Amino acid sequence: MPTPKDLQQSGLKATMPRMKILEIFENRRDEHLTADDVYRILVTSGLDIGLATVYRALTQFEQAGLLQKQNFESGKAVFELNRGEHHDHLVCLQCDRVVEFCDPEIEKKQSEIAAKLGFKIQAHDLCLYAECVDAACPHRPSKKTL
Amino acid sequence: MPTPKDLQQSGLKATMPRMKILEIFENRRDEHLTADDVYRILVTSGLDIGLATVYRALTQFEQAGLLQKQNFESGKAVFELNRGEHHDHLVCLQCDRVVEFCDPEIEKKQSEIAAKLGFKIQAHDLCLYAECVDAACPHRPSKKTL
DNA sequence: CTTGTTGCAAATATTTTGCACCCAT
DNA sequence: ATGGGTGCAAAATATTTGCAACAAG
Repeated sequence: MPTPKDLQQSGLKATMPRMKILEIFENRRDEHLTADDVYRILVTSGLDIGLATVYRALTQFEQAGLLQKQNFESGKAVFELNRGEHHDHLVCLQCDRVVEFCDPEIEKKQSEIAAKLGFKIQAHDLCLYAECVDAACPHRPSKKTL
Repeated sequence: MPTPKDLQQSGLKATMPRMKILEIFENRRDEHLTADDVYRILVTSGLDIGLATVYRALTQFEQAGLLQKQNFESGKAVFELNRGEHHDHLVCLQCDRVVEFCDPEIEKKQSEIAAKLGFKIQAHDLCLYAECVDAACPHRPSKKTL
Protein backbone atom coordinates (compact mmCIF):
# COMPACT_ATOMS: atom_id res chain seq x y z
CA MET A 1 0.00 0.00 0.00
CA PRO A 2 1.90 3.03 -1.29
CA THR A 3 1.20 6.50 0.05
CA PRO A 4 0.83 9.64 -2.09
CA LYS A 5 4.09 10.88 -0.63
CA ASP A 6 6.04 8.08 -2.32
CA LEU A 7 5.21 9.72 -5.61
CA GLN A 8 5.12 13.37 -4.61
CA GLN A 9 8.66 13.23 -3.28
CA SER A 10 9.72 12.52 -6.84
CA GLY A 11 7.68 15.38 -8.26
CA LEU A 12 4.98 13.09 -9.61
CA LYS A 13 1.29 13.69 -8.96
CA ALA A 14 -0.34 10.93 -6.97
CA THR A 15 -2.83 9.85 -9.58
CA MET A 16 -4.92 6.72 -9.45
CA PRO A 17 -3.11 4.90 -12.27
CA ARG A 18 0.28 5.55 -10.70
CA MET A 19 -0.82 4.49 -7.23
CA LYS A 20 -2.30 1.26 -8.58
CA ILE A 21 0.80 0.43 -10.58
CA LEU A 22 3.07 1.04 -7.61
CA GLU A 23 0.77 -1.08 -5.46
CA ILE A 24 1.16 -4.00 -7.85
CA PHE A 25 4.90 -3.96 -7.31
CA GLU A 26 4.59 -3.64 -3.55
CA ASN A 27 2.30 -6.65 -3.52
CA ARG A 28 4.86 -8.65 -5.46
CA ARG A 29 8.13 -7.81 -3.80
CA ASP A 30 10.12 -10.48 -5.55
CA GLU A 31 8.56 -10.76 -8.96
CA HIS A 32 9.88 -9.29 -12.15
CA LEU A 33 7.11 -7.86 -14.32
CA THR A 34 7.03 -6.63 -17.90
CA ALA A 35 4.94 -3.63 -18.91
CA ASP A 36 2.47 -6.03 -20.41
CA ASP A 37 2.31 -8.11 -17.22
CA VAL A 38 1.40 -4.98 -15.30
CA TYR A 39 -1.17 -3.97 -17.89
CA ARG A 40 -2.81 -7.40 -17.81
CA ILE A 41 -2.98 -7.35 -14.03
CA LEU A 42 -4.70 -3.97 -14.13
CA VAL A 43 -7.20 -5.04 -16.77
CA THR A 44 -7.90 -8.30 -14.97
CA SER A 45 -8.56 -6.27 -11.83
CA GLY A 46 -11.16 -4.28 -13.73
CA LEU A 47 -9.08 -1.10 -13.95
CA ASP A 48 -9.26 0.81 -17.20
CA ILE A 49 -5.68 2.04 -17.53
CA GLY A 50 -3.96 2.32 -20.89
CA LEU A 51 -0.81 0.45 -21.82
CA ALA A 52 0.85 3.75 -22.71
CA THR A 53 0.23 4.98 -19.18
CA VAL A 54 1.85 1.84 -17.83
CA TYR A 55 4.96 2.43 -19.93
CA ARG A 56 5.10 6.08 -18.87
CA ALA A 57 4.69 5.20 -15.20
CA LEU A 58 7.35 2.50 -15.31
CA THR A 59 9.84 4.85 -16.94
CA GLN A 60 9.11 7.60 -14.43
CA PHE A 61 9.28 5.23 -11.47
CA GLU A 62 12.61 3.95 -12.65
CA GLN A 63 14.00 7.47 -12.97
CA ALA A 64 12.61 8.28 -9.53
CA GLY A 65 14.42 5.26 -8.12
CA LEU A 66 11.21 3.52 -7.08
CA LEU A 67 11.68 0.66 -9.53
CA GLN A 68 14.63 -1.08 -11.12
CA LYS A 69 14.71 -2.14 -14.75
CA GLN A 70 16.37 -5.29 -16.04
CA ASN A 71 16.99 -6.55 -19.56
CA PHE A 72 17.23 -10.30 -19.50
CA GLU A 73 17.68 -12.06 -22.79
CA SER A 74 13.94 -12.28 -23.44
CA GLY A 75 13.85 -9.02 -25.36
CA LYS A 76 11.30 -7.49 -23.00
CA ALA A 77 12.29 -5.21 -20.13
CA VAL A 78 11.25 -6.33 -16.65
CA PHE A 79 10.77 -4.17 -13.58
CA GLU A 80 10.92 -4.84 -9.86
CA LEU A 81 10.64 -2.76 -6.71
CA ASN A 82 13.84 -1.00 -5.72
CA ARG A 83 14.52 -2.20 -2.20
CA GLY A 84 17.70 -0.25 -1.76
CA GLU A 85 20.21 -3.05 -1.59
CA HIS A 86 21.72 -4.04 -4.89
CA HIS A 87 21.46 -7.60 -6.12
CA ASP A 88 22.14 -9.71 -9.18
CA HIS A 89 19.98 -12.33 -10.86
CA LEU A 90 20.00 -16.00 -11.72
CA VAL A 91 17.36 -17.10 -14.22
CA CYS A 92 16.31 -20.76 -14.36
CA LEU A 93 16.42 -21.92 -17.96
CA GLN A 94 13.74 -24.50 -17.27
CA CYS A 95 11.04 -22.51 -15.51
CA ASP A 96 12.04 -18.84 -15.87
CA ARG A 97 12.18 -18.53 -12.11
CA VAL A 98 14.41 -15.65 -11.00
CA VAL A 99 16.62 -15.99 -7.93
CA GLU A 100 18.37 -12.97 -6.50
CA PHE A 101 21.79 -12.89 -4.92
CA CYS A 102 24.61 -10.53 -4.08
CA ASP A 103 28.25 -11.33 -3.60
CA PRO A 104 30.50 -8.63 -2.14
CA GLU A 105 33.60 -10.34 -3.46
CA ILE A 106 32.34 -10.15 -7.04
CA GLU A 107 31.30 -6.53 -6.56
CA LYS A 108 34.74 -5.67 -5.26
CA LYS A 109 36.50 -7.46 -8.10
CA GLN A 110 34.38 -5.57 -10.61
CA SER A 111 35.49 -2.22 -9.27
CA GLU A 112 39.10 -3.33 -9.32
CA ILE A 113 38.82 -4.48 -12.92
CA ALA A 114 37.18 -1.24 -14.01
CA ALA A 115 39.79 0.82 -12.17
CA LYS A 116 42.59 -1.11 -13.83
CA LEU A 117 41.02 -0.38 -17.23
CA GLY A 118 40.70 3.31 -16.41
CA PHE A 119 36.99 3.44 -15.64
CA LYS A 120 34.74 4.16 -12.70
CA ILE A 121 31.72 1.86 -12.49
CA GLN A 122 28.31 3.50 -12.50
CA ALA A 123 26.25 0.35 -12.76
CA HIS A 124 26.44 -3.25 -13.77
CA ASP A 125 24.28 -6.17 -14.81
CA LEU A 126 25.15 -9.69 -13.86
CA CYS A 127 22.76 -12.41 -14.84
CA LEU A 128 23.44 -16.13 -14.57
CA TYR A 129 21.47 -18.51 -16.76
CA ALA A 130 21.31 -21.93 -15.18
CA GLU A 131 19.51 -25.23 -14.84
CA CYS A 132 17.98 -26.68 -11.71
CA VAL A 133 20.07 -29.44 -10.19
CA ASP A 134 17.15 -31.10 -8.42
CA ALA A 135 14.24 -32.46 -10.44
CA ALA A 136 11.80 -30.49 -8.30
CA CYS A 137 12.09 -27.52 -10.61
CA PRO A 138 8.54 -26.47 -11.46
CA HIS A 139 8.97 -26.20 -15.21
CA ARG A 140 7.04 -23.39 -16.87
CA PRO A 141 4.77 -22.26 -14.06
CA SER A 142 1.37 -20.65 -14.57
CA LYS A 143 1.27 -16.92 -15.22
CA LYS A 144 0.27 -14.07 -12.95
CA THR A 145 -3.39 -13.18 -12.55
CA LEU A 146 -3.94 -10.65 -9.78
CA MET B 1 38.55 -13.67 -45.22
CA PRO B 2 36.29 -16.59 -44.38
CA THR B 3 36.43 -19.83 -46.36
CA PRO B 4 33.37 -21.77 -47.58
CA LYS B 5 34.25 -24.50 -45.11
CA ASP B 6 33.56 -22.21 -42.15
CA LEU B 7 29.92 -22.30 -43.15
CA GLN B 8 29.67 -25.80 -44.60
CA GLN B 9 30.88 -27.35 -41.38
CA SER B 10 27.74 -25.98 -39.79
CA GLY B 11 25.47 -27.32 -42.52
CA LEU B 12 25.04 -23.90 -44.13
CA LYS B 13 25.52 -23.32 -47.83
CA ALA B 14 28.37 -20.97 -48.63
CA THR B 15 26.30 -18.28 -50.31
CA MET B 16 27.49 -14.81 -51.19
CA PRO B 17 25.41 -12.98 -48.59
CA ARG B 18 26.62 -15.27 -45.79
CA MET B 19 30.25 -15.02 -46.82
CA LYS B 20 30.10 -11.24 -46.95
CA ILE B 21 28.42 -10.99 -43.57
CA LEU B 22 30.96 -13.26 -41.96
CA GLU B 23 33.74 -11.28 -43.60
CA ILE B 24 32.46 -8.10 -42.00
CA PHE B 25 32.88 -9.63 -38.56
CA GLU B 26 36.32 -11.02 -39.33
CA ASN B 27 37.41 -7.57 -40.47
CA ARG B 28 36.19 -6.09 -37.18
CA ARG B 29 37.41 -8.53 -34.58
CA ASP B 30 36.60 -6.31 -31.64
CA GLU B 31 33.50 -4.43 -32.67
CA HIS B 32 29.99 -5.18 -31.61
CA LEU B 33 27.52 -4.76 -34.46
CA THR B 34 23.74 -4.68 -34.61
CA ALA B 35 21.82 -6.25 -37.49
CA ASP B 36 21.26 -2.77 -38.83
CA ASP B 37 24.98 -1.90 -38.58
CA VAL B 38 25.75 -4.95 -40.70
CA TYR B 39 23.01 -4.09 -43.18
CA ARG B 40 24.28 -0.53 -43.55
CA ILE B 41 27.83 -1.70 -44.10
CA LEU B 42 26.64 -4.04 -46.86
CA VAL B 43 24.56 -1.36 -48.56
CA THR B 44 27.36 1.18 -48.30
CA SER B 45 29.66 -1.37 -49.91
CA GLY B 46 27.25 -1.60 -52.84
CA LEU B 47 25.95 -5.05 -51.94
CA ASP B 48 22.25 -5.61 -52.43
CA ILE B 49 21.47 -7.87 -49.49
CA GLY B 50 18.16 -7.69 -47.65
CA LEU B 51 17.84 -6.86 -43.98
CA ALA B 52 15.86 -10.07 -43.45
CA THR B 53 18.78 -12.05 -44.81
CA VAL B 54 21.09 -10.31 -42.35
CA TYR B 55 18.85 -11.26 -39.45
CA ARG B 56 18.62 -14.86 -40.68
CA ALA B 57 22.38 -15.11 -41.12
CA LEU B 58 23.12 -13.63 -37.69
CA THR B 59 20.75 -16.08 -36.01
CA GLN B 60 22.20 -19.03 -37.89
CA PHE B 61 25.77 -17.95 -37.20
CA GLU B 62 25.03 -17.64 -33.54
CA GLN B 63 23.52 -21.12 -33.42
CA ALA B 64 26.52 -22.42 -35.33
CA GLY B 65 28.82 -20.88 -32.74
CA LEU B 66 30.46 -18.54 -35.24
CA LEU B 67 29.10 -15.41 -33.58
CA GLN B 68 28.11 -14.43 -30.07
CA LYS B 69 25.05 -12.35 -29.27
CA GLN B 70 24.88 -9.75 -26.51
CA ASN B 71 21.98 -7.74 -25.14
CA PHE B 72 23.30 -4.53 -23.66
CA GLU B 73 20.81 -2.05 -22.30
CA SER B 74 20.29 -0.38 -25.66
CA GLY B 75 17.42 -2.64 -26.61
CA LYS B 76 19.16 -3.83 -29.77
CA ALA B 77 21.06 -7.10 -29.93
CA VAL B 78 24.73 -6.85 -30.88
CA PHE B 79 26.92 -9.55 -32.38
CA GLU B 80 30.65 -10.20 -32.38
CA LEU B 81 32.93 -12.93 -33.66
CA ASN B 82 33.18 -15.93 -31.36
CA ARG B 83 36.88 -16.23 -30.66
CA GLY B 84 36.56 -19.22 -28.37
CA GLU B 85 37.60 -17.73 -25.08
CA HIS B 86 34.79 -16.32 -22.99
CA HIS B 87 34.84 -12.70 -21.90
CA ASP B 88 32.67 -10.08 -20.25
CA HIS B 89 32.05 -6.48 -21.27
CA LEU B 90 32.50 -2.98 -19.94
CA VAL B 91 30.60 -0.28 -21.80
CA CYS B 92 31.73 3.34 -21.58
CA LEU B 93 28.74 5.52 -20.76
CA GLN B 94 30.35 8.46 -22.50
CA CYS B 95 31.42 7.06 -25.84
CA ASP B 96 29.78 3.62 -26.09
CA ARG B 97 33.21 2.06 -26.39
CA VAL B 98 33.19 -1.60 -25.37
CA VAL B 99 36.12 -3.06 -23.47
CA GLU B 100 36.40 -6.80 -22.97
CA PHE B 101 37.78 -8.56 -19.93
CA CYS B 102 37.68 -11.87 -18.15
CA ASP B 103 38.33 -12.57 -14.50
CA PRO B 104 38.70 -16.20 -13.43
CA GLU B 105 37.95 -15.32 -9.82
CA ILE B 106 34.57 -13.88 -10.73
CA GLU B 107 33.82 -16.86 -12.94
CA LYS B 108 34.65 -19.24 -10.12
CA LYS B 109 32.55 -17.32 -7.61
CA GLN B 110 29.60 -17.43 -9.98
CA SER B 111 29.68 -21.21 -10.17
CA GLU B 112 29.92 -21.44 -6.40
CA ILE B 113 26.95 -19.15 -5.95
CA ALA B 114 24.86 -21.08 -8.45
CA ALA B 115 25.80 -24.38 -6.84
CA LYS B 116 24.83 -23.08 -3.43
CA LEU B 117 21.43 -22.08 -4.83
CA GLY B 118 20.96 -25.50 -6.41
CA PHE B 119 21.73 -24.59 -10.01
CA LYS B 120 24.29 -25.44 -12.64
CA ILE B 121 25.35 -22.45 -14.74
CA GLN B 122 24.87 -22.73 -18.48
CA ALA B 123 25.74 -19.16 -19.38
CA HIS B 124 26.05 -15.72 -17.91
CA ASP B 125 26.11 -12.09 -18.89
CA LEU B 126 28.19 -9.59 -16.99
CA CYS B 127 28.27 -6.06 -18.23
CA LEU B 128 29.78 -3.11 -16.40
CA TYR B 129 28.59 0.38 -17.26
CA ALA B 130 31.24 2.94 -16.43
CA GLU B 131 32.72 6.34 -17.05
CA CYS B 132 36.21 7.13 -18.29
CA VAL B 133 38.53 8.34 -15.58
CA ASP B 134 40.82 10.22 -17.92
CA ALA B 135 39.50 13.07 -20.01
CA ALA B 136 40.92 11.46 -23.15
CA CYS B 137 37.72 9.50 -23.64
CA PRO B 138 36.70 10.06 -27.26
CA HIS B 139 33.07 10.92 -26.62
CA ARG B 140 30.63 9.64 -29.24
CA PRO B 141 33.00 8.49 -31.97
CA SER B 142 32.10 8.43 -35.66
CA LYS B 143 30.14 5.43 -36.89
CA LYS B 144 31.20 2.48 -39.02
CA THR B 145 31.35 2.83 -42.80
CA LEU B 146 33.06 -0.14 -44.43
C1' DC C 1 -7.17 27.74 -12.62
C1' DT C 2 -2.91 25.67 -14.51
C1' DT C 3 -0.10 22.23 -15.48
C1' DG C 4 0.76 17.71 -15.39
C1' DT C 5 -1.57 13.29 -16.69
C1' DT C 6 -4.34 10.03 -19.24
C1' DG C 7 -6.34 7.19 -23.04
C1' DC C 8 -6.42 6.35 -27.63
C1' DA C 9 -4.57 5.87 -31.94
C1' DA C 10 -0.90 6.34 -34.77
C1' DA C 11 4.01 6.22 -35.21
C1' DT C 12 8.66 3.92 -34.27
C1' DA C 13 11.82 0.40 -33.81
C1' DT C 14 13.35 -4.20 -33.98
C1' DT C 15 12.92 -8.69 -35.48
C1' DT C 16 10.25 -12.45 -37.79
C1' DT C 17 7.70 -14.71 -41.47
C1' DG C 18 5.16 -16.03 -46.02
C1' DC C 19 6.09 -16.69 -50.56
C1' DA C 20 7.67 -16.86 -55.29
C1' DC C 21 12.00 -16.90 -57.43
C1' DC C 22 17.05 -18.09 -57.47
C1' DC C 23 21.42 -20.50 -56.89
C1' DA C 24 24.89 -23.72 -54.49
C1' DT C 25 25.69 -28.45 -54.56
C1' DA D 1 17.44 -30.93 -60.62
C1' DT D 2 16.26 -29.87 -55.98
C1' DG D 3 16.25 -28.24 -51.68
C1' DG D 4 18.02 -24.68 -49.20
C1' DG D 5 18.55 -19.53 -49.58
C1' DT D 6 17.15 -14.81 -50.85
C1' DG D 7 14.56 -10.40 -51.40
C1' DC D 8 10.50 -8.10 -50.67
C1' DA D 9 6.60 -6.90 -48.39
C1' DA D 10 3.68 -7.75 -44.68
C1' DA D 11 3.26 -9.32 -39.90
C1' DA D 12 4.56 -9.52 -35.17
C1' DT D 13 6.46 -7.46 -30.97
C1' DA D 14 7.86 -3.89 -27.94
C1' DT D 15 7.82 0.75 -26.90
C1' DT D 16 7.06 5.79 -27.79
C1' DT D 17 4.56 9.92 -29.01
C1' DG D 18 0.87 13.52 -30.57
C1' DC D 19 -3.15 15.33 -29.01
C1' DA D 20 -7.57 16.53 -27.00
C1' DA D 21 -9.94 15.63 -22.81
C1' DC D 22 -9.21 15.45 -17.76
C1' DA D 23 -7.88 15.79 -12.96
C1' DA D 24 -4.55 16.93 -8.99
C1' DG D 25 -2.62 20.63 -6.34
